[in-house]
Order: sequence, then C-alpha cells, then structure tokens
Amino acid sequence: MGIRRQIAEDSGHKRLSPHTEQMHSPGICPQAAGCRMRNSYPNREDKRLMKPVIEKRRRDRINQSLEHLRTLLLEATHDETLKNPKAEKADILKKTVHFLKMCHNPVPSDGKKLLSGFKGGFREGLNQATSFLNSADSICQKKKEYVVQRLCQHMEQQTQKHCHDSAQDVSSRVNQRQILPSPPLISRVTGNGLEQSPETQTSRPPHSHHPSPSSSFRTPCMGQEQQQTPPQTFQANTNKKPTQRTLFPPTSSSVNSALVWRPWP
Amino acid sequence: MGIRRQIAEDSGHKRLSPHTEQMHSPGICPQAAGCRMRNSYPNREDKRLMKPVIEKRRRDRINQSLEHLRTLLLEATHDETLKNPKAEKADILKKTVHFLKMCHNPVPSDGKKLLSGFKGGFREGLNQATSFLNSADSICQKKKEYVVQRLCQHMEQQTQKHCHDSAQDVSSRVNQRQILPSPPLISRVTGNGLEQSPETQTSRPPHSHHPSPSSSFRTPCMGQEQQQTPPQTFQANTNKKPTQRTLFPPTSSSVNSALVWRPWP
DNA sequence: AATGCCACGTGAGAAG
DNA sequence: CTTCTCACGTGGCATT
Repeated sequence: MGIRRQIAEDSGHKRLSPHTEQMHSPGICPQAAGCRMRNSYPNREDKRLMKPVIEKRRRDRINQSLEHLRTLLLEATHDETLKNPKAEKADILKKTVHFLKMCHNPVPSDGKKLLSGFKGGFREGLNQATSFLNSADSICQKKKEYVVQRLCQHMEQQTQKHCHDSAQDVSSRVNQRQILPSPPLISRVTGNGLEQSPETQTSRPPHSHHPSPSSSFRTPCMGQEQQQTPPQTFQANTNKKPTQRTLFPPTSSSVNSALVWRPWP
Repeated sequence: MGIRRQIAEDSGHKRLSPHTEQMHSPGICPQAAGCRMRNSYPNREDKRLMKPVIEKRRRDRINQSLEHLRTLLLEATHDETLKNPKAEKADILKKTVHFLKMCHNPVPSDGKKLLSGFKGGFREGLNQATSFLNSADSICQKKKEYVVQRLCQHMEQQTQKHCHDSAQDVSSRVNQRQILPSPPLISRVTGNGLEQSPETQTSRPPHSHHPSPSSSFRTPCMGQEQQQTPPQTFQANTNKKPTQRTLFPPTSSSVNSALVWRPWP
C-alpha cells in the first residue's frame, strides 16, 4: 500500500483520477470530443480519432463513481486502506459489497403490545405514518406495498433500538446520528428471510448470488468474501430479456410474514 | 433499453460474466494460468501468453463484485433497470453511490431536542417515517413529494392532537386507522408518474435512466453527484434539479443539515 | 526479477 | 446508418 504512479506520461495523474481532463481536453481533437455542434463533419478519420476520447470519458465516469464510493466507504467504515486514494478498484468494490451486506439487519422482531412513554409514542407515530401511507392511493400498488413494507422493517428496527433506551430521557441522545441506519436495504422481504427451495422464485439461472440463504442475512459480518463463486458461467440461457418477473418479493401484499412487524391489523 | 449481447462468439458470455473460466482455463496455456507450481518454466513466451489470462482474471473479479452490487442494490431499491443483468457498469456504480449517500443521512429528524414522553416519541416516530419515505427512491419524485407532504400535514395534526391527551395510555385508542384523514386523492402529480422525470441530469444524451440525480432532499453530505461534471457537455444541460422542495413543515425542525450519520462512535 | 494494477486503444455487438 | 458499452490485449509503472 504505498503510492504508485501519481503522475503519468502526459496528461497527468492516472490512477483513479476523478475526471482526468474533464473540461475541454486541450490536446486532442479540438472540434470533436463532445461539442459536435457545428462545423464538425465526421470525416471517417476523426471519428476514429475521437473514439478513444469517448471511451476514456466512459472510463472516467466509472472511476469517478468508484472514487465516490471510496470516500463514502471511508466515512462509513474507518478502513485504513481506503484512506489512500489509490485503493485498488477490486478492493473498493469488494468492500462496498461487504458493507451493503452488513447493512442488512437481523431484526429479530418481537413487537407486541404497545408501550407507553416515549417508546410507545414512537411506535405509534410510525404506526400512523405507515397506515397513512398504506392508504394513500396516489401511488401504484406495488410501490406502495414495497415502501410500506420497508417502512415496517425500519420501524421495527427503530422500535427495537428505542427499547434499549430508557423510555424517557432519550430525547437528547436519540436524535443525532444513527437513527436511521439504512433506509432501504434489508433484503427480500418475501418472507422470513430464509429462502425456500433454491429454485422457486428467482428463475434467474446463472449467478444467483444471495450467498447463503440463512447465513448472509442475520450475520452482520461477512460470510463469504469470495470463496463461494460457484455460479459458474452463465451463457447457457439464451433468453432474451431477463424476464423473470418474479424476482421480487411476491409483491402481493400479505407477503411478509413472521419477521416483519405490521402496524395494521 | 433492452438486452444486449448475452452470449459472445466463442468463449461464451461476455458481459459481466462472473468468472468466465476461473480455474485452469482448459483452452489456453495448459501449465500456466494459476497452477504455476512445478514443471513450469516461464519461458519468456508463455509468460506473455498468460498475461492476458491473468488480466482477465482481474477483470472478472471486478465484474463479479459489480454483479453482486447489482443484485444487492436490486433488493434494496426496486430499481427496474437493475433487474436486467446487463445493467451498465457506470449505472450500477452511480446508483450504489447514491444509495450509500442515502444511508448516511438518516435525517436526524430534529436537530433540536426531542420532546419526551409519548408526544415526543410520537413526533419522532412520524419524523423517522417521513424521512424514510423521503429517501426511498423507488417512487417517482413527484409522488414522493406529494405523499411526504401529506404525511407532514398529518403528522402535524396528530402531534397537535396528542398534545391534548395525557401522555400515557393512549396506546389503545390511537392505534389503527381512523386517525388518518382520507388518503389524499391525487390532484397534482402528473398522470402516469411512477417513473422518474424524463430527463435528468446526466449530460449523457442517450439512455440515461436512473431516477433523480441527487433527489433526496435534506442530503447533508453529497454535494455533487455529477452535476458538476459537465465535461463540456454534449447538449446544454439546461435543466435544473427538483430543487429541494423543503417539504418539511415548520415544526419538525427541518434542520438536519450538518448531521451526517456515522456508524462509528 | 517477478507480480499486480491500471489506462489505453480497438474490434465486436447491441440499441436507437 | 450512428452511438454507446463492453471485453480484450498490451505497455507502463509500482511494489515485493
């Protein structure tokens, strides 16, 4: 982990440079490269000449996101290796995946009777919001269901969290940071979280990640990092169109079962 | 945006294939490629021959993580475009960044002190729900805004109402619906809605799905997603984002600002 | 010297 | 047709 190649031959800084040239690259192909507005006649040759430029721009977009990812991840987890702006691409991605997986919370559920005090009010407030949203009809059913579902999960987490605080004076502590760990996330709401048979829904033949059914969720920390890799090539499927409508939680309301707490009857 | 190139000429599947050959590629350079344990004499030539293989392996690792990212993100946000296993790399990354940023800004609901007791909890709960909804991005911006707005009004009313109640045993009464005013009825909200606005930021002329650029209101962190990027823009970018509605009612602080959620203590 | 990572340019396809 | 994305192979450079 040192520093490597900060500057390159001509254009300057290579590695993960956020937008290398960005603005009107001075050197290459004046009238082409982006501003093909007027007086540019794609004369065969210059088309080929600006191909690399375009390609580079694409690469830069990717690298830019990668850079963003790095810094975000650096904030999130104080990973030493991410401090260095030259972190390896593969590492950044791997850690991002890892982090996202970690965001999935076990959410052991429980939630029974209502409580009083702050906690009770909190839950009640969430309750209200949820049922309100649930009854709103300006949103298509599917999305509504999804959002409500997610909201319930979130609600569940929050309620749990608040349960650990003393009911009254949380006021000063609860608020900052950390209240909403991850808005979305939590996977496949479909049911309790454990998948049924491997085939059933997914229908997506090749790489069907979802590492290990029961292991990856619940366990906050890594399960597999990369040893799994079984998927082995896809290619066999000649289907056009991903199709597989059923990828998602059934969506037919009433899906989520045991683990997800629901505010409505 | 459909599908593109699922299988390639010979070796099979190109795009985003998870480890194409992985172990001991049968076709190329028998003894090299990974198992350079014994009886391998790097004879100059085969070194160069296996360079591409190694490089490919590296590429595959990256692509694999990208695939993981896609599926994770797909679970998290029901982004239509991510269902397609051929989602563009740049898009996946961009959306990942966007998502992570959202995770970080839980919108602490209230910069100031929270109220205690049932009322405080109630308001806090509604706040949380609202900000959660606000950050969900599987709903088109307009509808989201609308719903959030309604939710805020509702929140306000409810909070008021609870002020008049005694703090504790409301629990049994408040509960299910009945509290909610009739769910909105649409009014504004452009007709079909549901998908994002036609053209977003992106400077990228052709297919640029991806919902709203930075959309999420509040967003303490994130400065630029890529709006600053205009690498000499193809078309003028003309449009300007949704601009922050400032949906949140006076009451609930609407502060957040500098508060960024951080997972560490 | 050897390994690994990266940016580059290019041909191939696909989408519009 | 064009326009864009991709995988590929390669040279360059850093690190061990």
